[in-house]
Amino acid sequence: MIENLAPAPSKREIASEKRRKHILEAAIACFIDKGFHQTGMRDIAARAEVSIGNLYNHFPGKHDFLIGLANMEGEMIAPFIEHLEVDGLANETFSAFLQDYWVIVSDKDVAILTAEITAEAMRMPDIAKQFLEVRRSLALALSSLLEKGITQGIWRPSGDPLHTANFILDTIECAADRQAMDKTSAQAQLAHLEVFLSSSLGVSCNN
Amino acid sequence: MIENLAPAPSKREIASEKRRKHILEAAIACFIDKGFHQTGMRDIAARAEVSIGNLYNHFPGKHDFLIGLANMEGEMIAPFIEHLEVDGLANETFSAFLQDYWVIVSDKDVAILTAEITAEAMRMPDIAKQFLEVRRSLALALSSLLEKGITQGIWRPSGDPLHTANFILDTIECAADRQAMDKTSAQAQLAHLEVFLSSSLGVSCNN
Amino acid sequence: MIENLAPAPSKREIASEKRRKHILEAAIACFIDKGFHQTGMRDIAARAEVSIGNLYNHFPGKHDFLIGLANMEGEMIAPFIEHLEVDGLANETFSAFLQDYWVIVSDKDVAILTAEITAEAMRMPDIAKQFLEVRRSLALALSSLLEKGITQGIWRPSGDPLHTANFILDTIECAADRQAMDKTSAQAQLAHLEVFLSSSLGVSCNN
Amino acid sequence: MIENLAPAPSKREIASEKRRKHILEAAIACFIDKGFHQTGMRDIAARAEVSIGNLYNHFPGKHDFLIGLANMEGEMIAPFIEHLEVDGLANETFSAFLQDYWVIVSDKDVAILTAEITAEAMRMPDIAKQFLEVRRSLALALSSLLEKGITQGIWRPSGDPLHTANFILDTIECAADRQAMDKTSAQAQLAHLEVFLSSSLGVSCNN
DNA sequence: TATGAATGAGCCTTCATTCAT
DNA sequence: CATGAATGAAGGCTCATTCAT
Repeated sequence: MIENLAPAPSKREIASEKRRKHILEAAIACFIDKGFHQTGMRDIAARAEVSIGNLYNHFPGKHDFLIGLANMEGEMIAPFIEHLEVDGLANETFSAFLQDYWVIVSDKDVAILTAEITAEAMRMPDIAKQFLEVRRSLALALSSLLEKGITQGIWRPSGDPLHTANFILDTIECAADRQAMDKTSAQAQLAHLEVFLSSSLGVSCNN
Repeated sequence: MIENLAPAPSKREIASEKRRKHILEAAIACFIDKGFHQTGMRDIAARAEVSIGNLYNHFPGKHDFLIGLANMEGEMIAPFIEHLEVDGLANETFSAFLQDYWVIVSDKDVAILTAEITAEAMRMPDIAKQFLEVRRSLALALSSLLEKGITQGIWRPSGDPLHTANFILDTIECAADRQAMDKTSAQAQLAHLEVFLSSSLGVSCNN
Repeated sequence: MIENLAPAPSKREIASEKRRKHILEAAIACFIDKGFHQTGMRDIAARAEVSIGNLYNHFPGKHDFLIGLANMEGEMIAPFIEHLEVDGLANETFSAFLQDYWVIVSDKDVAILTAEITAEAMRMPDIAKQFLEVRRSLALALSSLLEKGITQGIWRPSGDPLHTANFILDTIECAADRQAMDKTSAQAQLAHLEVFLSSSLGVSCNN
Repeated sequence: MIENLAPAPSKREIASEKRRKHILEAAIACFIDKGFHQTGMRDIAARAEVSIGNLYNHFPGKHDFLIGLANMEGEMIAPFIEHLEVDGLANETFSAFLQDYWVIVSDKDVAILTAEITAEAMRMPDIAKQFLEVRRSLALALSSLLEKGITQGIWRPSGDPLHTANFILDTIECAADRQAMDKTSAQAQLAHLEVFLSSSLGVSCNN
């Protein structure tokens, strides 16, 4: 199998890519601390320990940090998609997913970033697109799991699985947001959530 | 019942209150158009056809427009609470509520404002408090309805009703947000949502 | 005769107009010192002893200082037009004009500003228009004088008077520019210029 | 006549010289398009398809592009000096010169560059020197022609020929500048100019 | 030579807010 | 109550130049 028809990245390119990531992480840290609009390029530069001008060698403008952030959220989501596709009993897979996913999205930083991105996405189609794309692939994977669960006789069929998957994710994410604003115990909330979702998936009649 | 222990508002006070509302509406219109941070006091003043200085006679600062907005969202929600408390079959009341509420929250302007407030609330406790309070009273009303439905034998009990109520609202609101970013038909989405939520509420076993 | 249908300017408007002029003069002083592009809004604000932000209450942007400057050059030129229109022998009027005009345009500051404006006008049609308009009215006045001189039998007719007028002004102004770059005596230069222009106007054949 | 005491340039030096010229031309193209101050080193590098850093291997700084430009204007003028020195009737030589020179200086790009240089020269003595030197040699050549014309009995003597020569060039160049800002026909303007200058040179009395 | 990442002062402009009128 | 000129810090971004590779 032939790969890498493109020339291998030079040392310099690798270093540059590292720097880019380093700067992006600094930017995200700022966004968590102060919010996107309250963060200045100066803040990012200071946090990344890089000159302001150099920021622009790696990101064309402030907007692009948002895109970078959306991409990064995508990367954060990717492993969950894989988890949903492993073999096994659907309800067990789902339960594991729910716990892991909840840990991530109910994290205050993540919730803050998500809120930030959501608000921006309302006004910037490119961000929205990126955001929805990631979301869509996660929903697709969950949808497959739901179908498997129905096939396995674990859940009873009810409505279109893709929509159901989306609603489930909605519930989780929005609950996580409330969590971040409030101070309730995240652990307790998770238990309630599990009950709610189990119920919404129903149980096979032959149970 | 005793009301109005305070002296009746004078004509001047009424006029001032009107002006305040007028300005707040202008501010909100700006927030919808451009977002909170992108809106300047100048924009608001221009839209309200009022001088910049005069803005400060009615609102101590920019932040207070956000509080005003959160209040207004509260007022928008209030009638729904009443709706949930009317007599009748719980599932019918719920269905009516769902439709009406969906119309409101899936409106793009409302979604934009909600996203804006949510993002700000993450960083501003007073906004979060206001926001969560409104949310809490709506959830309480819905929770009562759920209990009534269970009493009426319409739904089967499942988990804590208050949490369930919150999750239901989460699902609706988060779905509405996706709606606002995407372009799918809101009507179709509502149908799917209804199926999902019905399912999550279950049906009484003796049906 | 009815005038002033428009309301008289209020005290505040008068003060504002004064301030505007004050700021414009500061800007022009900066342009003379450092050139338009080398002058920052900070320089202007400092020189006018005004805050940077306040600059923008009187001029929408940096560009507008250039327009203001072009206007001011127009005002500077206006009296010369009147001088050209006084009664008397054309050659005497012309001689007086030449001396007075030379004093102005061979002034180093004026030459610098003119060069600055000319360069900008090449790229900004609105500046060019303003500049050419002023120039045109001066040329028209001079043209009238030339015709009068011919009528008076002082000069012999030669070519279109308006073009001749323009060429005469060209010669004066361009010579003044060279003057400003070089260090030759302005006075001597003026004498030579007078000879040249007299010659180009010719003398009536019946002399 | 001995030339080239310096060692012949090596191949590498020739290539470097070519590169230098290539870059300078790119810079000038930028100056025409956007103006000196609006042109960044990045623009020049991009236009020359050369790296920014490499620019500095050929020109010590941005200022030096201006010097290079002034030199190039000098090279552009050189052939005109030769033209003025050919044998023949002075008025015919002059007429030919006027036409050719007008074609050059009334070209919009040239006018733009000249305005740009003039404005800068006001503030930078080295540019002014270079500029005036070129101008001076052209004026000298024209002056010689004027003297020849007088000797030939074509023109009547009037004032110092060198000053006259300078004034003639002033008229041509300044008229060309107006031309570049305005949109009048350059051809028509040339005809008027010829009349004006002929007149200013006068005709010998014995004609 | 040739490259382009790195620098940080500087650019023009906008900001929320104040206050004399 | 109403006005809008005044403030000056901060906004995102560009600049000419350097230098390790």
